[in-house]
Amino acid sequence: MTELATTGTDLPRLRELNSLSIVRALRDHPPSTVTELSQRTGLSRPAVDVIAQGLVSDGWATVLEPGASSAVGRPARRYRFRAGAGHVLGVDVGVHKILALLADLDGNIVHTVRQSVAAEAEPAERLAVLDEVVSACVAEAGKAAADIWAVTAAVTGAVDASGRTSFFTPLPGWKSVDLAAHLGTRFSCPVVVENDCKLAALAERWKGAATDADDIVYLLGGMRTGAGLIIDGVLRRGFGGAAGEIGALKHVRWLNAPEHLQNCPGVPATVSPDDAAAWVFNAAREGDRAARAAVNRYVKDLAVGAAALVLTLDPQVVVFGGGFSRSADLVLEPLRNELQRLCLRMPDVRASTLGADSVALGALKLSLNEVDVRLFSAGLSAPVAPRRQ
Amino acid sequence: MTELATTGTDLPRLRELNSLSIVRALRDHPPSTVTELSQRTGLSRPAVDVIAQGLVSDGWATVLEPGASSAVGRPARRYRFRAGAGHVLGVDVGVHKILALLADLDGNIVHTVRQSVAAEAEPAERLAVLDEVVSACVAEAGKAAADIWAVTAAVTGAVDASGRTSFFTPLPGWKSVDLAAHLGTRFSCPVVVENDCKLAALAERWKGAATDADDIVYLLGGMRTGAGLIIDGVLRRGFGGAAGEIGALKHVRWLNAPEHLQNCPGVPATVSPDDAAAWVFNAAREGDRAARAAVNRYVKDLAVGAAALVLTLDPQVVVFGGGFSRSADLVLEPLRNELQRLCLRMPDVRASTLGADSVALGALKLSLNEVDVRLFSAGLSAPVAPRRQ
DNA sequence: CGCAATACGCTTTGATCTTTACAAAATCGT
DNA sequence: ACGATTTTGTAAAGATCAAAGCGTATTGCG
Repeated sequence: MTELATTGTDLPRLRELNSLSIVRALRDHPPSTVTELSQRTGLSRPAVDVIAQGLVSDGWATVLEPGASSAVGRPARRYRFRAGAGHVLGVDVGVHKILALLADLDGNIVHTVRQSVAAEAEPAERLAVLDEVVSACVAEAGKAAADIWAVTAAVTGAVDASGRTSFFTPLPGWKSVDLAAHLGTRFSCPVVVENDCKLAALAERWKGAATDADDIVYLLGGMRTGAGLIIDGVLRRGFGGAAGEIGALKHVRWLNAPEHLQNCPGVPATVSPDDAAAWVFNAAREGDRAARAAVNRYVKDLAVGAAALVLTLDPQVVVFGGGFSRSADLVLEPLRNELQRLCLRMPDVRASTLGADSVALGALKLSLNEVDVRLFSAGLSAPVAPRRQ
Repeated sequence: MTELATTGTDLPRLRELNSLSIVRALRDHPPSTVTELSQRTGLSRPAVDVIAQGLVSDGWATVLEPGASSAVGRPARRYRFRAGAGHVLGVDVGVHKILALLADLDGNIVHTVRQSVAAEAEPAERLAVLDEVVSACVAEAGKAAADIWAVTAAVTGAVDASGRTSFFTPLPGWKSVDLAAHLGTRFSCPVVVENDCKLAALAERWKGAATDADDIVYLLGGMRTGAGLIIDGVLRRGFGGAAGEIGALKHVRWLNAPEHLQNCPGVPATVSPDDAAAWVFNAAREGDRAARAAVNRYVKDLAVGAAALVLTLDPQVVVFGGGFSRSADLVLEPLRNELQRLCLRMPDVRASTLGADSVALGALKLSLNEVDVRLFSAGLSAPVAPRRQ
């Protein structure tokens, strides 16, 4: 019932729609023959043929001349989506590290650049590292800024419509940083800034623990606790971008939950505060009673917020990710028990399968989605980088 | 990126799409001339003319021959969407009453039947009253069951995919009732059963307090407390239909919140338990200190759950509805204060404008949506009642 | 080596929308 | 009152596109 849907459709538009059908059919499958595409789209073979040739001349597809054929009959020419027509960037601007991923339109990661940064670094320094990482990632892959079709940057904290994290962020001095504008000076393509938990949720649905689900609550368990929500297959930001920030409710003890692990009695003084949680998980795994109790207290606090999310959204799957997901073997079981106790309908509880790169991966996916919306839903022109606005 | 979107489009389909464009343009506006429709859809005037005539002969539209014209030039024939081509039913199966609304395809309410039922009535009795009300509503409007294109029934409690309220419902013995199947014996059209709070939320967005918003948290404040969620303009049920049931969390004191009003000291013994809350609100309005304190305690408990919903979803608007919304003047201000204290980004807090019929109205809207999906999005054949499945 | 099976590419046909043109009906100006 | 103007209704011509049909090319199998 959108305004666009009320628009009439003429013949050129019909051709455009059918071209889009072919492009989508090409993207989702290995190199295809005209006959296969014809069956997949319902279009006639001649129509597909004409359109496919148009896609090749426009640069959206490439032809694979027939090689050794296995079937009988004349071997068919195969068309393949030209994933290399454009590239997208996903960047994780973390507290300790900055990670950039460059991928083609199929989501194949072409290049990766990672650089650590001091947790207490000022915005100027952090932005300098970011510029370095992004430039290196693009350059080392043999690309120019103009070859990038979309950029997504992940930051911690609720991101508002302008791309700022004005409510809260653990990055020092970051509240006033306009990251989208900063990256916008380097890229003319769409630049999106998004919350890290939300992007990690997106990644888990893309190629992680919840590829089968449309309703997902993602829990980021680490030194900071957060959540990302996917409802009916779409990442939900909320009206002001602050969806999932249940941790701000005092009744939900998310802010202090990790302290149960950090302040666990028995942690040697030689272990740094950042490594304390890992030490406690290891100790708990080896049977240390104090450590086990600390883990249980952590899960109990985590579960209250998780239960609030689950009761609000009734998701199919809860994914436990973040730094602590390496110790999911210790967390999942008590988390399930607590949720069973608190919730009406019990969701699947799973551990993240993506590890520490999930945030950058989700940023990549959001870039791909952005390209999809701009190029593969409305119209289909020659493959060039979409411009902002 | 749906499966349907990958389907190719041929010429007849093009005509179908354009017919749909015209139907939508007709539905959203007063009787229109061909020229107006042409401008609205972007189609040429002759094309619109042909399609409009086809719609008339199919029964989707009627012609208004030109009467007194105000403008210069030849007076134009006007086309009008034939809202009377089909009708839909919305039924509120409440604890104390059963209310049925019959409306045409424009949502104009044609007939209303209401009948009270004992709160403690067994399912068989309640279903008998329901049948009576529904039959009367259809018959008194001069319609037959075959003229009804969609039926939606509202019940209290989380409704699962099969239309049952297996988790919880205050209706005695209702957990095992298959209301959809029961209504299905009388109607061959789609029959939907849905939670009352969710439907009330839908109604508020349709023609209530939140027509301007796409992200809405609806709070049902009454002897029972509940919530309905609209996210990105769509009613969200959750994977198992239990979305919004935050009241089940013990940390959220929704279950006992109304007791603050019922057990307020100073309520005369002559006032029945059902009327106690109204008495307390009145007393509070007149300055009774105990009553004011009770209202404040109620709001304080209500706000915890509301804050959990708001923090999870970051909605644009929170609508306070239900039986207590008549006393919204006393509730809204303290509710705003509490939410301000608890939440990250403050939403608009508004009172329901629909009153007690909002649930049935929402049921009506869901029926209309069902018809829209079945008839006005995929294809467009002659106007006949859609069949189930 | 010939036949069958399959795929490719061209031509014809049919459906649809747009453009253009013209007749019909009403109002406005003289 | 009558013609000019404006807008609507309708018809014909032109353009675009997909479907259907048919001949040709290429391969495998007997």
